[in-house]
Amino acid sequence: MVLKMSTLFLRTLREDPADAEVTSHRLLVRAGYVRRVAPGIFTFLPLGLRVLRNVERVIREEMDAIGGQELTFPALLPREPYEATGRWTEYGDNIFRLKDRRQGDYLLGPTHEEMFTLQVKDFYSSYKDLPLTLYQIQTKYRDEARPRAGILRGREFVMKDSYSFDVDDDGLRDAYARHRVAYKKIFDRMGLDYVICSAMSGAMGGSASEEFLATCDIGEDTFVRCTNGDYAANVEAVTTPAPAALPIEGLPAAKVADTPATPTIETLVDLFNEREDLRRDDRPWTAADTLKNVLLMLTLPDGKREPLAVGVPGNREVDLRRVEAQVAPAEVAPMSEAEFASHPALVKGYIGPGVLGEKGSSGIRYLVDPRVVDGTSWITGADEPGKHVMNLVAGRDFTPDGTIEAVRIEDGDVCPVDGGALELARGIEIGHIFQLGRKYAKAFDLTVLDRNGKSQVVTMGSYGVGVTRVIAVVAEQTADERGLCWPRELAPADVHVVAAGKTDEIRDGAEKFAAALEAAGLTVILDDRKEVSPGVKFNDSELLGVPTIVVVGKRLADGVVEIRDRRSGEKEEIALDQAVSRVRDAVGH
RNA sequence: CGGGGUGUAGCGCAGUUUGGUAGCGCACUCGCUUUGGGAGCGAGGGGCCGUGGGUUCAAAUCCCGCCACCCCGACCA
Repeated sequence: MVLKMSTLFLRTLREDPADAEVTSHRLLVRAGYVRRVAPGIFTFLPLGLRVLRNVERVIREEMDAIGGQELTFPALLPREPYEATGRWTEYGDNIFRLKDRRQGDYLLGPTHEEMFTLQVKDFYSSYKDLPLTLYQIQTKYRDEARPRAGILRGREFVMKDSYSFDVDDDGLRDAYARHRVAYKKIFDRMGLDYVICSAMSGAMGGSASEEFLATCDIGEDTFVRCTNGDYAANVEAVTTPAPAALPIEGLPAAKVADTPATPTIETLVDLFNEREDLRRDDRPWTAADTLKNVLLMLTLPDGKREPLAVGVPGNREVDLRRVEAQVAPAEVAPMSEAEFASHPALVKGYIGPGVLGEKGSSGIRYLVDPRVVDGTSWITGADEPGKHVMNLVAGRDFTPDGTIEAVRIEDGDVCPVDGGALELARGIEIGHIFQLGRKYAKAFDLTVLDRNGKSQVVTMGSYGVGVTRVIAVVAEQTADERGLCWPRELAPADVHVVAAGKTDEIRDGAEKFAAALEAAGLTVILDDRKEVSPGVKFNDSELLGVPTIVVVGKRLADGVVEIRDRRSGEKEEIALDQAVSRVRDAVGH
């Protein structure tokens, strides 16, 4: 196939569009791959569509390779299935809802667990039918509060979603493992730089869950990785290794001290270091020696509210999103003034473990950071105005109701796998694999008879790849100052032939050469524009980002063309009669 | 939802302070010249100045309201 630039529906922009901030968005618009229609809604122009089809092709090949069967559900869906799982309301404003002429409720599908589950239920009722993996590559709709960065986060976007169906947990684990391998192949073929992160399954109610995060500074997700190992995890999912418990015998007794005018941890620590009766001989007190107790309010799905106290070392912040991930599906907010006032045992600024815990006078559930093990001593509130207590020992003077991962993760935190240092990094979620379990199967009563004739609820996995998002991420990771720079698997063409010069000889030569490449099975963009100077064509070829560029120009008279590698910029002059096979080698076909 | 910003030709922008016939660059059309890194000259076409109201002899410009969009944050199975 030869795409002639003289007639191709394309217009490149010399200047950056004003509304595009990030590289991929800027370049995809400038190079004429996409155009914005409404916030988070984009048109894919001919070149953009070719890239989109290539992404889909790679995904299809790898999904088919693990036995996935493709189908397509409508995007326009009735309300009822989503009512059955509670997501009609749960999704809130993020769902596009509409009414038909008879006032019936419909929605534009944000995801399709319900539909897949119902379809399988329609056909299958025996264990002999399983395992099964179905997938679709389809347009999804989510009314995001804030679409961002062009096609990176749209309200209409293309997603590959697949679902596995098994009778038992072993089957699910197997389907999950096969998807994991397929996803690695998909992203490797696209040349993406990514990490696989442990993730929280959260409100979805499943068990194992991993995210494929493309590493990228403009990423919206924060994750941690170990500086000397393979460990990577979403911040919500990081686990803190608990130190071993310390012996309690011989530790000094708890002692209450007057600590006026200590509104912050810092002033408290300073006071303890200044006062002779509180000072520690071997080394000064630090914020890490204090135990900060933060009061939160949980809202359960049924609307009930429940207080929760979280104890963390005073040098650490509480990360509400991490807390929320662990108390899911409850929602978390700081305790309000009014709620505070309704618990007389709580003395603001001086809350200590003394009143906390289900057996404490407040009755509030008390969970502590894993670092607060038995035998550790703390400076903390004495539950009286103006007083703190020191040498308060966990396991002797107080016993929390359990532990919770609540602190904000920081650079240098300890890796739970090999004890190395963790570092924070930014990423973009391009894939997610997830052992869903039986939530949806239960909601729709999707059961099969096992070999004993007994009814079993099917267990499911759910696996997604953000197809249009991947395009943005690849563009982002591969672009340079001159423009886009596609990997071969995704490029809109195999070769970009530039006719550099307007003589008939050069244009005819370029056209013949393009035809020869086409005959060799390659897709060619041919810049045959007449009134356009060579400089413009060179710049456009670099902006469009096809990996191999061939210049047919003034050296054609000597039977020579120039082959350029878009990424490295290397140029090579080569005899015309060898050029086709040389290009085929470069392209790898 | 909170904070900041912007709406003027297909794109990028000036003009708004101080009201007086709507401009520049790119792109587009025609002609001549030019042709290996975003060519030159000449002649053209294209605008409800986001929108509604107000002030005024006169509004892109001043006043009041609304809308849209962009960026940051909150949110994001």
